[in-house]
Amino acid sequence: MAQLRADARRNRERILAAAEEVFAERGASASTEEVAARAGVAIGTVFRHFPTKDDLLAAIFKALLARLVSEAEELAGSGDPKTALFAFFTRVVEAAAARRTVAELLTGGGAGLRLGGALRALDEPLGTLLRRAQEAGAVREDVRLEEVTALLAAASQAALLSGWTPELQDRTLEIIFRGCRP
Amino acid sequence: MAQLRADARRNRERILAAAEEVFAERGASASTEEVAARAGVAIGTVFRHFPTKDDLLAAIFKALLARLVSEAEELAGSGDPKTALFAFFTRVVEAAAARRTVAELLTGGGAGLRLGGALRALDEPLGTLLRRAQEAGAVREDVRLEEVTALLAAASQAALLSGWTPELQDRTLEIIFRGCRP
DNA sequence: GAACATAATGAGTGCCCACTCAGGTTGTCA
DNA sequence: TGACAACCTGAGTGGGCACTCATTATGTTC
Repeated sequence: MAQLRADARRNRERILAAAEEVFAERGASASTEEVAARAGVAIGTVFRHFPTKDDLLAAIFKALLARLVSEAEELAGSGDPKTALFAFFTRVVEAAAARRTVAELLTGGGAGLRLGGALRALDEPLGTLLRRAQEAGAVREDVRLEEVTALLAAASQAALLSGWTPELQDRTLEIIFRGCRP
Repeated sequence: MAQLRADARRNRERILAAAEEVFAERGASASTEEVAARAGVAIGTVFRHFPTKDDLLAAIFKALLARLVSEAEELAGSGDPKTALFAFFTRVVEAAAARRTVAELLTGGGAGLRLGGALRALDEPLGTLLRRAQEAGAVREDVRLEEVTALLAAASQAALLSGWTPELQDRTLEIIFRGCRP
């Protein structure tokens, strides 16, 4: 699979972009046909590039996860330790409000578990964020990574609720953050 | 629909019991066939009693909601105002860990919205629980019902996570409760 | 216990959706 | 530009599932 033909490469990109949108809007249960339609491509083409719907989903989830991980790493490196963890938390929930895929990723791939522990990639940078916050005295010592990830997944799901607004988000996250502080 | 025949009444009960179990285990997306099989009844019988799968789901959700409402009312009447809200919260999350239907109910009926605002039935007793807790000084004045329901739905979803244990539940809920206290 | 309404049965229908493949199209390379 | 592999197309296949209905069975009533 060295060099793709030009049209093949172009179609592959279109399919990924379309899948990104469709799954963000409708969730992982959206049909492959809808992805093909939005990409302006026949179904067979989608399956040529991604033999299985799960392969396509995995590609989307993997890219999404990579984005979250790099955002966390960035904040862990350059952000204020006192606020970086909460800033990351807020960003993730905001992303979840915009795309169903975020919550589905964080809760283990929606229906089936198509990502074998890949989620653990978040543990390292998130752990760093947590440790720095604790060292800076911004978070209680007895808060563990496990609780943070659970709350992150929970809040991301909540962001999909029908009455969710930026204001409600602020108020809800503030409760969670307050509970984490010493 | 005055008087059902004896066998019809019996089957109806069996179907409801089976549906309760099946949807609790597999979620609302479980098939009607599985419900029929577990009830020891033919599919046609299920559809005779509940013309639509949504009708069956609605019956299950309605019963579940009624249970939650009455539990909330009970605690609002007899419980210690300082702890009743958190006790109810804990019970709901525990129930959610045992049955997928709880989280699906709280997040608006899983996929489709088969319950038209019926969820609001929880608002009144939950609001009472909240007000009493605030009057007793156990919860900050600026916490609103909206945030409580959002957190309740969120925590119930989290209870479905793969790594969820009673211990993690305690620690996670404690963070939320701490964030609610003055 | 005969007669009838009510109920149960389960093979069948139609729809959606993931996935296939024979045949047509297009990029690429000499 | 010709020739071929790589690629695209979209009707078709199969499986799952909600829902139907003609037939058979059973509770009820007199």
